[in-house]
Amino acid sequence: MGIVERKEREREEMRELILEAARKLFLAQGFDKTSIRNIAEAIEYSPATIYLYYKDKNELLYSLHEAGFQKMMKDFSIVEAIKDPFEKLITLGNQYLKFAIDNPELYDLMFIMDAPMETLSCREEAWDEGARSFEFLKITIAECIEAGHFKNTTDIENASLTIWSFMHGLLSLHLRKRMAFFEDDREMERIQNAFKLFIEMIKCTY
Amino acid sequence: MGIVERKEREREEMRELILEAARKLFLAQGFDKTSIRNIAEAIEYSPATIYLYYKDKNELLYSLHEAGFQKMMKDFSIVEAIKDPFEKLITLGNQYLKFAIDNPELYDLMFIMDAPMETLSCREEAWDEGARSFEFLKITIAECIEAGHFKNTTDIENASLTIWSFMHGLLSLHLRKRMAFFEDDREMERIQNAFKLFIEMIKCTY
DNA sequence: CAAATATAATAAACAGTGTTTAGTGAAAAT
DNA sequence: ATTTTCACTAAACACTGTTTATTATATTTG
Repeated sequence: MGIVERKEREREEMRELILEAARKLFLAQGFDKTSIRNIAEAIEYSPATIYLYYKDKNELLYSLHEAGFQKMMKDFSIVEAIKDPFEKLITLGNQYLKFAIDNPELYDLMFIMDAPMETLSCREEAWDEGARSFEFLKITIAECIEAGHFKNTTDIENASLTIWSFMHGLLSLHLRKRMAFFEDDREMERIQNAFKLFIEMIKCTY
Repeated sequence: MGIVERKEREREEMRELILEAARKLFLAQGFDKTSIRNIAEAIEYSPATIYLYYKDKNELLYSLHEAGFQKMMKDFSIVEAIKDPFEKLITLGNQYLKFAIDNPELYDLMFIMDAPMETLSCREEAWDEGARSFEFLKITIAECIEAGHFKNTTDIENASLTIWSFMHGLLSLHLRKRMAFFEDDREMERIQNAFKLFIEMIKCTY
């Protein structure tokens, strides 16, 4: 009898329905301003129903987390066509910048918000999507080292963390409005210039 | 008659009483977990009273903001005794790291949280405390350039933003638990190593 | 097929949140 | 002594995430 199969399928469809509604609302109006009741209303179910499919709001956030990493990895995949390792690294950086600026709410969720990281499942099974992205950076850097860059650096993980830190810092200062005191509206230009300078710094490193 | 003066003084004392209670609670249990009702209870007043002295919770957060910058600037002041500009910059970086790690809730409020930045007063009058800190970094970098570092860099503001971005990125990845997937407990060591590598990168930049 | 059971969905409640409003009692001014 | 001003608060408003007890329906069993 295929009843259990059908029920399982229906359950998965319901999970997807909730997640899709959540994503739309979250990306449209932000995470804080989206309530369980909003999501329930959007799918025309009672708020309590959502709790039959997701443990709590954090688990819902966390599911979007994974989708975000998948999207980012897809954006990254275009660099695989590039042969020159350093050119690859630069393009990877540009793709990271573009991803964050095009999907600010998603980037915020993945790298800035602290709510989803408090979920237990986080340290365990998942964020290996996050770890995989970091691995991608590590591989690219390893290729750069092999091609003669980062001459005095042997610790690939350290180099990766350093580069990630800079990129993330630049973006989160922007996303969390800490560059606002510059008062002009050349914020994008400033981001581009800082990125260029950092690239120069990497180039020079003997 | 000194009645208006006394009333003004009493008002200032009340503002201070509220702020002090808020700071204690915020730093002890975090910002999200501290409510207006908690603060009111601590000072033995009704929640509504707080609104007679502060427009809303954000204005309260924002007042702590300023105190945070003052504390940070005080921590920075020890570098003024250092003569060598580059040594000065390194120490400034170390002080910034130390401030963030010793005062995680304060750092979060000042540089990561988005709530206080939505306050109107923010873009205007204040965050000039923040701008002043950035100015301090700029001056230090200008001295480094004068002493022969950053040979190909003329844009001081860009160099400052680049350095700030790296420092902030490293710290916010740590504070927001995005380095947790490393799984070992050498997070502090990783932060130190990334900092050292970045210093090397600056040194090398022709 | 009818009775018993399992289950999906929900209304309502719980315990909290930031904030506003209407009203009270005491201090200050007339 | 009376009026006015003003600090203060109880209570309410409109929310929030989450849990519980209940109902209606679908499935299984006798």
